[in-house]
Amino acid sequence: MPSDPSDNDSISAALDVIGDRWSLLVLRAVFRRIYRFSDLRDDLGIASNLLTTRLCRLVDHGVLEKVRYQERPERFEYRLTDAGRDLSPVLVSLMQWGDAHRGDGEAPTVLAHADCGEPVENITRCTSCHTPVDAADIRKLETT
Amino acid sequence: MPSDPSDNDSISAALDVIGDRWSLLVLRAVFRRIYRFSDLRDDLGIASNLLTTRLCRLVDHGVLEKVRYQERPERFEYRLTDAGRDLSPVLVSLMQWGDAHRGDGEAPTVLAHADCGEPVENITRCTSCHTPVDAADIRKLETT
DNA sequence: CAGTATCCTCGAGGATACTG
DNA sequence: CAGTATCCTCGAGGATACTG
Repeated sequence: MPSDPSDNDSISAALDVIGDRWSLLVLRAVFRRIYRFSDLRDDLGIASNLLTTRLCRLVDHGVLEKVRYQERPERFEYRLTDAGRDLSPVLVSLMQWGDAHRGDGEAPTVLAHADCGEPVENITRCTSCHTPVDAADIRKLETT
Repeated sequence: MPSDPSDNDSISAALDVIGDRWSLLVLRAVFRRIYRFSDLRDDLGIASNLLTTRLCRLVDHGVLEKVRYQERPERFEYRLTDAGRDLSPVLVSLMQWGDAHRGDGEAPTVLAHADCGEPVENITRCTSCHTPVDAADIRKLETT
């Protein structure tokens, strides 16, 4: 039904993993270095059964992994995998948009580059000329 | 309850607008220049009542606007506002992630820079040194 | 064409109690 | 601490019929 199933699928596939509010918020908390079940639950105010299902799904989808930090009793933390870390632009772009358009006087959260302390920004750029490209100048590249 | 309400709000605010699957898919279709109700419905395979609610919400949130393209009977198209266009990085980063991690043999959708035809990429970079920054090197900037 | 009006179902979300 | 087990409710999603 969609005009081009294949490119719809790229977005849909991403949404299967982080398409619901809680998954995204859990992920965001992990980026903020909150790794343990109870810490996540307390931080997010999420019901424990829901947290369990989100963590399982995120692990199943390969964006989080369980890492044991204690034996007897066994205890695990949830850490980002490489695939999970690759979701950073999604989080950053969402946050940037929220700050820009929904701020309503709230102080925006500014993220800084650890090396030099300057703010970071999320942009779409040309791989060749490195110029930032805005939406109107993006075309679909025909691959076939 | 969250450790830092203000930065959680930036993400939550963005999710209020595009936090559900259909809103995001509708928006994506509009980026692909599908502007009319019936075209959107057919393209997405969405029930008309749902499409109505999504379009209303997107208009309410200021990311789409109704533009009349015909009188008698009045007919409207849904166009991106500036705020809507600013969501482009969110879409691009989601697509990029889906392509990279969920492809499973599907040909990825490559987006090209209209000016030079080269592929585009979404990155997070330092506003000062312009170096791409990855998740591990992002810190929160204290504003107070 | 661009919706509105109904109706139905299923499952997500939330609260709460319990467990190794 | 890190979950599992239940139970309940409400509303999102989908199908379908209708309308200016």
